[in-house]
Amino acid sequence: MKTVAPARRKLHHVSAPGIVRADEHTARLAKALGHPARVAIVRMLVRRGECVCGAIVEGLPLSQATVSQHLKVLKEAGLIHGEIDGPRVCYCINPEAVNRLKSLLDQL
Amino acid sequence: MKTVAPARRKLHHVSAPGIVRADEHTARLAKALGHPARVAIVRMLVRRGECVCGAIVEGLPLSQATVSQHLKVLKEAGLIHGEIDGPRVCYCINPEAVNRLKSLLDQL
DNA sequence: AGCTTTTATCGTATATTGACGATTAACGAT
DNA sequence: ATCGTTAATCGTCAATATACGATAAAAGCT
Repeated sequence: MKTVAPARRKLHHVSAPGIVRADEHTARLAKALGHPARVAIVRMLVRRGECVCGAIVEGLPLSQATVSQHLKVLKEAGLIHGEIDGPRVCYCINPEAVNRLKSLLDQL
Repeated sequence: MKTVAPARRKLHHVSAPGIVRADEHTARLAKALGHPARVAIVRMLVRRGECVCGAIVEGLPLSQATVSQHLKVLKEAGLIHGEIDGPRVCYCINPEAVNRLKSLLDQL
């Protein structure tokens, strides 16, 4: 007669957490900041509070298309968000995401 | 008679700092953490203080070659360093680099 | 010297990123 | 309705990143 296997629980003992959810989260945010242009954009938004896309393009030695791509990356990572304002788009920081990254790094 | 042009100084007025050195530094560190496996490695090293390469490989669902590459990336970014210990290599965190990233993010 | 263990590197294949010009889409103004 | 402005997207190219098996390199052991 086989012993009844206990319901599978959390396996606390198997030591190897390997790559956990938080790691992926941290990596996603870090990766978004993994390009100088994107760091510069974030810095600009922190300094000026908010910023129209065109102003960001002017501040960088990159084409409008390239800057737009970088903005998309930052937006998809949740680090910034932009809202349409007439014919232009106004971007600003998402402070929660920035703080989340900071606290993830603190726990590390 | 032409006026003598003043020696070219720092051009403080041209507003556009664009991408500065610190941005590149921040990006380099952030990029190194821009992969879940590398975050997991860093976390492991922080928790256990130091770690032989083989133990890191065991803890991750990746081949030895791949892990070795990730270690190289972290090493080149200065986030970790490894010293040879007999036939194996012992890795540990470089706390200065981690703190540098944290403070760069704080200034942002 | 030969063998084992451990880690780095090579070679390679695929995927993603970064950059740009050109085009499209959205909106205000004329 | 057309025009000009602003920003996103498309298409494309070169470069980098990711992953792996295979091989090399280094060190200890017999």
